[in-house]
Amino acid sequence: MSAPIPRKTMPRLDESLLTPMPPFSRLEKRQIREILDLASVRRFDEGVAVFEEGAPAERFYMLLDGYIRVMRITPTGEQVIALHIPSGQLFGIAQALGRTTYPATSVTASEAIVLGWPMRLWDQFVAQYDGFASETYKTVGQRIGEMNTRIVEMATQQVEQRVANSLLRLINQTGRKVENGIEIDFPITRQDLSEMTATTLHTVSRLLSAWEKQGVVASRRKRITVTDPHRLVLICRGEAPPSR
Amino acid sequence: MSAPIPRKTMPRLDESLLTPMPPFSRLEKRQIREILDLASVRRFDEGVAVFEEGAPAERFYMLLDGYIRVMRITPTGEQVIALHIPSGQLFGIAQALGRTTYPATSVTASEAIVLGWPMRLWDQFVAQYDGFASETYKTVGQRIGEMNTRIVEMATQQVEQRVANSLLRLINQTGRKVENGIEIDFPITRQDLSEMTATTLHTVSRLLSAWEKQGVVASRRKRITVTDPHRLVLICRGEAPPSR
DNA sequence: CGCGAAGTTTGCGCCAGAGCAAAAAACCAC
DNA sequence: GTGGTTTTTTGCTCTGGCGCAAACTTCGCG
Repeated sequence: MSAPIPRKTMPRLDESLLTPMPPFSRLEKRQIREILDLASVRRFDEGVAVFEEGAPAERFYMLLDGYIRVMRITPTGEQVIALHIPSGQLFGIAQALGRTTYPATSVTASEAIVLGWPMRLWDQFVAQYDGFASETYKTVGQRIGEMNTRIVEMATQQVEQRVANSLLRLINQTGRKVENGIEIDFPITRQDLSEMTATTLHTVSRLLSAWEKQGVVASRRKRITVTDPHRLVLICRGEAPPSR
Repeated sequence: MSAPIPRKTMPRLDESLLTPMPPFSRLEKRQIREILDLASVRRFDEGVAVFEEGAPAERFYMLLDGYIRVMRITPTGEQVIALHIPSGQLFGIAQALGRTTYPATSVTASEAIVLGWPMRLWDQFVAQYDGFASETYKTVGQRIGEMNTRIVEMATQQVEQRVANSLLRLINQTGRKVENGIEIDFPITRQDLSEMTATTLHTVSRLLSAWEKQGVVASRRKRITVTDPHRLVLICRGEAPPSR
């Protein structure tokens, strides 16, 4: 049986919270305490929207613990997952890119602890704290790179390669070492994976089954462990024979 | 017969060049002259790379005239067009996002006139010229939005809708009013369009033929004119019967 | 422990659109 | 004009993976 996942506890707001986070890492303790004094902290259950696409961008956030899923919903109700945000990153920073509304919906992919500040403090932080802006834009640059890669993948790769790619990205960003391999550190369904790779939950299920037979992954309900990452790399390069 | 397209002439470097361009629009003439003094200007033929993916990001650019196509090339040699940049925008601004190499290749989609500065001036411009940074990041924000939309489209729409969408985007961004409709303002092949929509030139050709029969578009070699934009909107919403 | 809900697996038929091939048309340089 | 190259069109075949349906498994909860 799986060990029950302990409920995330509300952290005390002290400066050790933010010190490891890149946008704040160069600051003095005193400055971090100032920033914390202005923040609100909240715990979210899994699957809850922190903010929704189109809503006025009134706050920006930092993810202290857990995972955030950035998604868009089409007029016909289909969901597309754009990316996952690991803890330690800012999100909802629409303001920094000159937007007045959020361009996508942010949903917790696991339980999560989130700090939030009113958007009007953004310019203040940028002006006041050295490196804050540049570190943030570095993150933005990374996300652009990821999106670009996504586009190229979707344009040129087969479903099997796309799913393999997504799995690898997930274990790189959010992988946790476990007994028999590396497990994705938050609950994820076949449906989720299909929304990340532009396919259907049926096809994802078939692929995972096939891979499981080959010993590449092990999975249970809402959990996926990659047991043979190297093999998965071959698959996503198209260097392994198709698994169906 | 098509009127021969006049060769773009090398502009004189005076401040009227940059005044209409957003990142510089709030500056005084004196400041703009400073900026121009530091720039090099070059004319590119159609289909020439301004910089290539992976190369060290040594310069950043502004497109004065013409169109730039941002693309990536996969290990297997397939090309994917990420977006088109219209004149008046900065590009190759990897530095601003904390990157030391260019994340994609920029190729001229038409003849083009391009200003370039050494990257070390970037921080100087940001520090020295008010609004320069924020206007730039606004552009970045727009491009992120576009990429996001692209991802959603590719994930949820049929080929016909994607191509229709791309055409609409092109005539919005780069359309030129002509006698019988709106023409895309630079030479574009079926192949190009297929690389923008993750399909094949064959499928694009079939679609354009069908649309031409219905009076939605008119096309000749490397030129596409949309004669019935409203109809095209219906098609990309999936509200018109499939054209095949 | 038993029930219902949520998530997963699997089978089967079908079709959008890719892949291949070949011809036609448009354009260019000389 | 002529010859050669690039781009476009069109026909045909074949298949990856979607859509639908139904059974099965796992989990949470009273």
